[in-house]
Amino acid sequence: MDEDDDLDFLLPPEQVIGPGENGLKTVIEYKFNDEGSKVKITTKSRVRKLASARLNKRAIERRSWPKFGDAANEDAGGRLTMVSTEEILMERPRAPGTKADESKAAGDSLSQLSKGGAVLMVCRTCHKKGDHWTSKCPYKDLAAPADVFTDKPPTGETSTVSAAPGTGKAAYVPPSMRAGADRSAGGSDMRRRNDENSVRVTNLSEDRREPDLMELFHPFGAVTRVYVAIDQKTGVSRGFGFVNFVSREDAQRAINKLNGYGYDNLILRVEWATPRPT
DNA sequence: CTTGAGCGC
Repeated sequence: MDEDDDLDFLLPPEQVIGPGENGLKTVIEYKFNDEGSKVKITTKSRVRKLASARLNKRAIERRSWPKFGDAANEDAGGRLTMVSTEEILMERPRAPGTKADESKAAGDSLSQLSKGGAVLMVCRTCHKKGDHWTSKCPYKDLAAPADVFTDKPPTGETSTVSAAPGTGKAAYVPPSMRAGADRSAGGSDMRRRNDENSVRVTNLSEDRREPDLMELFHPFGAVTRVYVAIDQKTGVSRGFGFVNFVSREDAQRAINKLNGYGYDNLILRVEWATPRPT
């Protein structure tokens, strides 16, 4: 390579015109000749038929349009795209310590995540994938899903004394009596504490709290508890937590799907938790 | 960097 190359930045940018409908492409470039003076080199060429044949008629037609907008004031090869040195501060999904709208903000960022191609939005009511969460299901009021019992029973029917006669209609049905409840655990034997189905979640963003974990894990099955470890002094999350499932199978599916999942630009670790020593 | 809080009569 010549040492003259150093000065090439002084030259006007290369211009490419066409190819238009006729298939002609014109390239105008500038170089320094041996005497060091600037020369203009125009190269005309015919674009291969094959390449233009792939474009539809409208696209080819657009090529003959005159430049408009900002491009009209620029050279054909001019830079309409530029690198900005401006400092852009990344906005957190939610500022730490913000209490209002926690679950709403979590839901928004979740739906954004799933729009980005994640496959984990599986509605428990209608089993549609990638469309909505269970809480947003359009069918959620039409028919109650048989295989889910909510960890927060509907208010009014929750209290043990609420079975007052005369209130009529729907009597409270305990989870164990609901249709489809707890089939996997077997009838009598496995009545031990569900604490065994405990999943440890690490590498959480410090902005994430229990409601976020609930929304993230609930699609996999009934969740009995979510917990996020909080530093008692500062009040900020320590970046890990636990999610307990009724069914071990659901927990395993959550682990399979969510371990390594990108969440708040961190890679989640989701594994079986070792039982806490009491 | 990363495995949880409280317990009183």
